[in-house]
Amino acid sequence: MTAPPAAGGRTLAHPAPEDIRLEDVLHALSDPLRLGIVRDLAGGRGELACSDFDVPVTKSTTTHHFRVLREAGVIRQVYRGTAKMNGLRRDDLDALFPGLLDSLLAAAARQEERRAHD
Amino acid sequence: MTAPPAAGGRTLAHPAPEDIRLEDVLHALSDPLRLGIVRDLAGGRGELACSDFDVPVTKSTTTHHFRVLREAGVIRQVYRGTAKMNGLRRDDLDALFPGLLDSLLAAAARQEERRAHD
DNA sequence: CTCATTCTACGAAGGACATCGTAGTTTGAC
DNA sequence: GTCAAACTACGATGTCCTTCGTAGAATGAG
Repeated sequence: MTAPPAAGGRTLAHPAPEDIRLEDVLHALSDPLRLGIVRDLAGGRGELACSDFDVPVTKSTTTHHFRVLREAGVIRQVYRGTAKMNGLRRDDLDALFPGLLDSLLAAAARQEERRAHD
Repeated sequence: MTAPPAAGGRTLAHPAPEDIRLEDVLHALSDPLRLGIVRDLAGGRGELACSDFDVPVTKSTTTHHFRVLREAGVIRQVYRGTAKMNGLRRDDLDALFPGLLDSLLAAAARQEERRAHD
């Protein structure tokens, strides 16, 4: 993991790539709120703080969902001052399951489009 | 309840293609047992009866898992005598989410291979 | 009709999950 | 040091999920 000096040094436990299980990834993404978070992260804007997301739940619940995503190996979280930055583990996921993440994101986009056209 | 019109053929409720939701599909596949069932169905042998699967749970539980898969729109179930035949809804899923099913199956196969090489 | 096979329905128990409120920790700024 | 901002930990609650056992219905064969 070799995190950079990361001011202060609170570190968060992330699963190693070989410990990422497909079932956990699918379960993490089966929640609409978490799927939305992942879609936002894949939007190209790089890392985002937890507070940058506009979710309809309290902060406690938000924390919970981010932890589920992190423990499933879907996102990477790093402290940066008082904020916690979130990034997609696209490299690891693509290496483990080639094409899966893109298919999932495309499916989610397609479904949203279909719903809007209704 | 009132007498079901199931004379000469019990029919089972399946979601219409436009009612299949990605979250439900992912949730259905996030269970190792159900993922295994889907992998078997994708194995090319076409339709299989519920009793053709060798799962480590009782029949009650097996019925439950098949129902979850059917209600999520992943499989199609049809009565045939005393047996209930199960088939993957590959056509519908491919139309809704192109490439998703193949990516998922490939990911599952890859994970199993990696586990065997350990 | 009787019977075995196959699957279902119902109820129950145990655990997991999503949600919240409150209290607390860490960090950076004043 | 004091304070606000961001996030976490803990406990609680209600809901859903998985599992099972038992009893029962539909079908086809004898």
